[in-house]
Order: sequence, then structure tokens, then C-alpha cells
Amino acid sequence: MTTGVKIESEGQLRGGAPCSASKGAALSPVTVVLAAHAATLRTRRGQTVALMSDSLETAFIVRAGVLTLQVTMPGTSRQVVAMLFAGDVLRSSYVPPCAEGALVAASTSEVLRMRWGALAELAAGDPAIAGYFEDAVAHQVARQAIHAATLGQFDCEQRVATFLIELALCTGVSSQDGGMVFDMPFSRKDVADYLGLNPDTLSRVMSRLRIAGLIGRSERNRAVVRDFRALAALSPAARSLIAIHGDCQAEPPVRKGL
Amino acid sequence: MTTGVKIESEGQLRGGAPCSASKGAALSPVTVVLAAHAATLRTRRGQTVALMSDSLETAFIVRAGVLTLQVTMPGTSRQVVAMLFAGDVLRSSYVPPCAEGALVAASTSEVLRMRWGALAELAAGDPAIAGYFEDAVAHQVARQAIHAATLGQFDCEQRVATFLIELALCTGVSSQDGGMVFDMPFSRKDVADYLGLNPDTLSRVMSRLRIAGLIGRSERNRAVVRDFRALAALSPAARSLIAIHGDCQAEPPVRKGL
DNA sequence: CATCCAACTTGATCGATGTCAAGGCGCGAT
DNA sequence: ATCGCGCCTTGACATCGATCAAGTTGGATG
Repeated sequence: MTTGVKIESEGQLRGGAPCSASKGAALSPVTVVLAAHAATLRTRRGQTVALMSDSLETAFIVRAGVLTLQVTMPGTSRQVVAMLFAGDVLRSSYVPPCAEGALVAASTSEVLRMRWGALAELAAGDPAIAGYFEDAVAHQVARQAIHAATLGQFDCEQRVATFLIELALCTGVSSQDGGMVFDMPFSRKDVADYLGLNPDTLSRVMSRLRIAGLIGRSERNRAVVRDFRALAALSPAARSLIAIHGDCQAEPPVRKGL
Repeated sequence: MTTGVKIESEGQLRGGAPCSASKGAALSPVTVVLAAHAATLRTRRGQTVALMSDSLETAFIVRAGVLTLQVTMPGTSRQVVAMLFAGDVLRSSYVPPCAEGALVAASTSEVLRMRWGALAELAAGDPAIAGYFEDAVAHQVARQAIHAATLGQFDCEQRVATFLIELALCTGVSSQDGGMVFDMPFSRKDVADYLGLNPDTLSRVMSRLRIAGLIGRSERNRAVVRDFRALAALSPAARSLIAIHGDCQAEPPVRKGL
């Protein structure tokens, strides 16, 4: 609360280039139009955003920052279902019934909120809005598929590598020597819950990667990937992630052999 | 190929009540309208449906049967990302790039296929279609969240219980004694790949459940849940699954506060 | 500057689950 | 009917990752 960063201007809250849902850039014209019909929420790290207002279905559009969508089934520890970046969208009905769902800001972030009914109406009147929403959802569903494969098939090292690559692609800036630097908006427990790992195990894997020189020792809340290529070699999902997230970065989308 | 069941009439391919995406019943008016603009694919068990035609983005609407969406990352075994039932929808862009994706019929099934662009156009002209599609997607995203929690947090017994409950709710018919009977359209390996388990482990868990009397020994391609309540008690996701899938059964869609 | 506390690290140990291999069952083919 | 094959089951064993506990770090606070 005391160290909160004041939001100055839109779109550059984080160091990295904003990662957007597929084509729609973070501050695409569509989100500007939507902003006129929506409430703009500005959140700090750790803040929880209510998923329903007045028990009405609600829609959210992330304009900046990183958030997590979490689900807790009775008797188990929470699962971080998805990381949400600029351009991503959310409906409260995306959270399963009879489960505790939470939308939590991992960093200072900016989110548009409106009734789902209002958004559906806008979308009905403007194909650009409908298309933006559909494409954002498609993008996120594809990421969810990668996440499912990560949870179901990868060993712990592959999971961690996958996570680091995703975050680096979405919020990182490359250094000239093949490395990347980015903010780490998550606690160890957050990451563990995203990857379905034990926090201790996660710590061990990170240490191993650090010793191997793939990642660097970093200050609090900051991460350094020293050798992106080597990290990518560890993750079976690397190519997919680069294809899906890469085109938000500077580089032109190469995407050979798709 | 030789034992294929001939499709006689729509909507009753499987024994159970069709499970639909939220409100839209399996053969809701919307899918009837869409059928006029789409190709109708009829598939047998094991048949793979091409996700793209002419490298154009394609949309699918499941009208009957069960299909699986599978993703394989290089160097790992496949992950069954989702089971698709009547009412569910799919865009080819839901499959991550640079990964091998496949849509495979688990049972005799019926699927509508059309260009995504054509569906988007229809949706733009008819809010009912747009709403049907959006709600179907929301429904599936919520199920994906449950699946992620299953893969990330549940132990093997909880995973198997969760799977059996989902399938029972979607395709099963209840017997009077608290049990349910349904077709088992998946091989042991399919289920294992859905749950992120080893097939041998799955076999062991099923044996344990059988010995405990929760499920019954069944003929080939058929499953019997003897004690649904006891099975539900094993799965932390049971309440969510019942809430999400239950309303395709007899009960009218209550959904208060939408 | 000293202290406190939360978050992280790391070692030792255990158990759940994966792996391998042998055996059984059922279905289709001959 | 019998054979052969694919799929499933089950036991023995190996291994990865979870758990527990002690120690360390670093930032916040007075």
C-alpha cells in the first residue's frame, strides 16, 4: 500500500511491450470505444477484483498489467487457471459454479468492467467489437490448451521453463545477448499454483536453472532470463508460445512452418 | 469400419440425454438455423475431423455424440484438452499454433462445419446466434477451468472420479438405485491422456473403485456407476460439474441473475 | 542501526505414481 | 472352433516430486 506506483499514463505501466490478444493491440481502437461504456478499474498488486457486481454477469477487458484467474475447489488448494495480460477478456461465467473463483491483480493494472449484457449489445451493433472479443477469447482458449498440456504432460522442469517463457514473451524486454528481463509479479506460491507444483519443488528447479546459467539471480520482483534459447529448448511448448505471444513483441511474425 | 452403427435419426445417437452448452438444447432452434449454412459431418468412433479446410479458419458445432480435442507438443505424449458434447463449439484457432491438434470422434457423432467467417457473419446478423455461440464458449471455458484444476491439484483417484462424473452427467442415464449407466467411448489411453495419468495407474484406480463397489464391471464400451453419491464425494469438482452439466438433464435452466 | 517477519532455499526422507514385464481376456479373422 | 492380436490388468520395482524441518535472505519497521 505504501509503495504503490501511481498510474501516470495508459499503456506503459509495465516495462515490457504489452502483450495483446492476437491481433488486437493493447490499446486498439476497439478497447478505446469500449472504455466509453465501461468502468475503468485501477488495481494494485494483490488486489482482488469482484467477479460479479449486483449478481449480474460481468465482462472484463484487461488494458494493462497482469492478473490471475484463480479457482479453488472445495478441499483442494487453489489453481491459477490463467494469467491475463493486456487485451485479454473475461466473463464471470468463465468461472465454474460452486467453486471459489477470484480475479487477482498480480501487478498494478488497469481493467475495464461492464455488464455482459451491455457488451453483448455493443458487439451486436459493431462487428469490430464482436470480432475483437471472439478473437481474444480464441487466443485465450488456445493458451488454455497449452496450459492443459503443461499440467498434464510436462515434468516440473518443463513446466517452469514454459512459465518463464510465457512471462518473458508477454512482459519482457530482450537484452542484446539473447537474454530477457521482466518483472516477476508472482510469488513463489502463485507460480506453483499455476504450474501444479509444490513451492519447494519450484524453488529447487529455479535454483537448478540458475546454476545452469539459464536464468540470473534477480532482485525482488524481477527476473532475468540469461539464455532464452536454452530455456526454450527445455519447454515442449516453446514454439507454440512464441507463435502465440511473439507477435506482440517488436519482431515481425516469422511463423514459418505453421 | 465393419461394425459401424448406421445413423438413423438425429439427436438420439447415444443412450443418454444430450448434454448441451448451457441453455441451448442440443437441437436448439439456433443449431437448426446454422445447419442450413453448414456442412453436416457424420463420423464414426476414432475418425479424425480435419480442423482446417483450405487453410481457412473453420467453426464446428457438435450436434450429437462425443469428440475429443487433442493437442500434442513436440516430444511429449498427447494431451486430451477437452471432451466435446452436443452443443459445444470449436474454432480451429482454439488449437495452439506449432502444436499438433486433432479433433477425434470418440463415438458416432454429428458435427456441423462452416467457415468461421460465415458463422461470424451470421452471428452479426442474428443476436440469438451470437448469444448461443458466446454462451457455449463460456460454458466450455468454465469446464476448462475445472479441467485445469483437476490436472493441477487432484490426485489420481480424484481425477478419475471427476472424469467418471463428468461423463455420467453428460451421457449417462440414471438407474433407480442411485447408479448411472453410460457408454464409454474412450480407450484406457484416451482417459489417461485426458487426466494426465499413466494408463496403468488409471487401471489400478478403476480396479480400486470397482472393488469398493463404486463402479461396476461392465461390458466392452460401457460403464456403470453403482454409487454416484460416493463417487461424487471423491471428487472436489463434483458440485461444480453437477451445476454445470446437471441442467442439461431434466431440470429447466434456472440460471438466476444473468 | 537493530530487530522482526515473511518469503524463500535447501537437505533428508517418504510416498504416490510412472515404468516394465508377465499374464489374462475378449474380439475378429481364418 | 481355434488362433492370434490388441487391449487391459496386475505385480515388482524405480523415480520424481511432495512433505517436513531447519536455516537464510531481504525488506519493512521502529
